[in-house]
Amino acid sequence: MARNSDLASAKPQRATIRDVARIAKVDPSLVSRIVNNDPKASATLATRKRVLDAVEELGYRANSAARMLKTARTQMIGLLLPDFSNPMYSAIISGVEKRCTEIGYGVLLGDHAEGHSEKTFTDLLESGQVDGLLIASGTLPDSFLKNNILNHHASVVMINRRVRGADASVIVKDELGAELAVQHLSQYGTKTITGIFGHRNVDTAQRRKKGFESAAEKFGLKHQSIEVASWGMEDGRKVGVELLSKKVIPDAVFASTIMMGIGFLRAAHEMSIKIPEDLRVVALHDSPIANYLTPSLTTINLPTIEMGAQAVDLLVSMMNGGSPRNMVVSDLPTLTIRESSRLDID
Amino acid sequence: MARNSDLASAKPQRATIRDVARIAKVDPSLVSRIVNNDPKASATLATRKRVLDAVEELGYRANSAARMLKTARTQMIGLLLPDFSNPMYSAIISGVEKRCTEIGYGVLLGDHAEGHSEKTFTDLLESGQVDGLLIASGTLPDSFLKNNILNHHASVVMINRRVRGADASVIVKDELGAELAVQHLSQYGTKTITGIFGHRNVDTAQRRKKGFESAAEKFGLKHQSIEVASWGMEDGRKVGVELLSKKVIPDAVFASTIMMGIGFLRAAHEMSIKIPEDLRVVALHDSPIANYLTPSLTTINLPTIEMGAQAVDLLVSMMNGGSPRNMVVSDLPTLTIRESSRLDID
DNA sequence: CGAATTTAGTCAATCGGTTGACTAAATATA
DNA sequence: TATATTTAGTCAACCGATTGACTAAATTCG
Repeated sequence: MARNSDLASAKPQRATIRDVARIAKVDPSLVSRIVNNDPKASATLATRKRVLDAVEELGYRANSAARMLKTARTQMIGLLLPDFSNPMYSAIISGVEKRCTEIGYGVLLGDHAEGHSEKTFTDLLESGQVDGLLIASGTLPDSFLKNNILNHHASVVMINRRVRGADASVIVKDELGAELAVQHLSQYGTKTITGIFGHRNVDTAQRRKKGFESAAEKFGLKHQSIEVASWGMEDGRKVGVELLSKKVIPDAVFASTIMMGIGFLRAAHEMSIKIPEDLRVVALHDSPIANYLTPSLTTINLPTIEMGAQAVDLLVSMMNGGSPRNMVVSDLPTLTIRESSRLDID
Repeated sequence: MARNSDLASAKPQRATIRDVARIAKVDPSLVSRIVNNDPKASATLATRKRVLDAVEELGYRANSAARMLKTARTQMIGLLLPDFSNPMYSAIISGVEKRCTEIGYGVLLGDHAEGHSEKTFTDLLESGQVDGLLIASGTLPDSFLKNNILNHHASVVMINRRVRGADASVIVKDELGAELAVQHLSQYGTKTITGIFGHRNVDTAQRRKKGFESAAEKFGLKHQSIEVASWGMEDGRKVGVELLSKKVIPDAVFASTIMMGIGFLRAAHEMSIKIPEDLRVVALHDSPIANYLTPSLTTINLPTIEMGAQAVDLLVSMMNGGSPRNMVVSDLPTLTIRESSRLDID
């Protein structure tokens, strides 16, 4: 018996709660209560079974638009990223998506490349497509974020970034990560060290720089910090070429992102500087690719996935009336030593 | 004048179409028609202005749940990926997201790592959260996809994969890409060539293999094809180590994914094989990182972003009643020559 | 000038669940 | 046994926007 129209183009024609109610011979409201495990639902076992059987038979799934409309919650959160082609955000996406799936939320993707930024920012929230917003951006200026976040008093959490004026964020122990790197690099008689950092008006870069500098002092290293406009591979390469053209080069380099680290390794190769023999390198952020570079790259592993997950938790708690917080993921950075920093002095 | 309740926890309390109608002194239906540019809307310029002014004043944005419910379309599509941490999918996400933004669709993310696969597959569509689904998977077996796609007669498009039984897909000219690679590698007196491919029951791998083999024949190269279970960096490295331990090694290697190419370069380094002097390498798929490897990696650039965009177009056309098609992105693969394949014979 | 048509806008049903208030029957309590 | 309480389930009013059908006024046409 053809349940759907024979027309190929016919809509699937989903079963509604009323269909279920009719089959089970109960009121739609009872169906609603039963499928949602509403404690107010009082039904005999027999009735409950009739309802659940009908649900099964018709393959009933609650229409989410109707539910959203009535409950005024979408069970979705928006995730805004500057650039999907940057693998650094993959771990964040991963952590966010995983946790959302666990707690029954959907993830709506948005990018905020230049241009349609403002529209994207406001649209998702204002049209009620999402209950809250996660923003991960290493590039947007504080002022822009501040205006766009504070404008609407909605639930917004920043990831890996802390902006004065915005009061919900999740970051990791960047400073400690940088210190760990310097501590490791201080071995083997290292005397001078150079750190490469992202733009000074992004707080994440600042924290890394601070950790780098204080650790360098602590270990008695002569240090130098270089700031670049962005934090990509080409930045790392350019800085590297420049640095390595000088008469004297440092004993060690700390790259504050793995992308810059990769670029720096390339620069070293171009300038015929041997790593780790002539100079040792550690980068912040781990990634599988670090194992496959030549030389393989020592990294500091930050709890990025966990950061994504905790951002979701914070956002959800805020959507339920919890107050915003500026959080730091408690997991500690760890060091994975690879060829770029290991001198095997046999 | 406080527009919202003073309670900090109060909901933003969005303006509804009725609020706008009241302010503009018209019927809500007219507001709807005007904001949606309904051709049926007949209104004097003055009325229209009153309405638009009211919209502006109240910051009115149509509630998307209500619209979805009434129109039975969500203006969202689901994008299912196996693994966000794999940078190879970034370009697809990017292309999909960009096109969706252009045409006013949202992108809902789903992953289908093992475990909750089935749930994810069906849930998005069945609960009416999305109007259609894009699936990019280089790993799920045909049978699984077939069952889950064909089960519901909904709009589903496969990306970079063609599955017998499923009739909507977008792929690129993989075969031609492989041929291009072989053609390039056939220079410099190359006599023997080895290709490394993903699992045989994924059609994408098969097409690449076919292109590789036919081109190798065409250029009179002695060739060998190796198949691995997956297509990641470690696969490339393992195959590389094994291959390069042999007494005789090929003059050239074609890696059918850039990840395998990166892994292979690493293997060559570990085995002290000089690239490009001893052996030349080309990988399929371009990525910025290819420039920064040591040696930099020659790649075939496939129109991945365009593939994502065209998948969206196909899906949308299907949702509007168009028929499913198996498409091939017409853009041709291009070759970017880098150090791994260039012998400068000065 | 009167009839026909167009213009400007309104009415009301509807999409599919949810939820507070309510009723009737069954059970417990005094 | 009469009353209070619990159990089982129903009723109906929403949530906010869309859209076909309709009306009244204004304009065009013969």
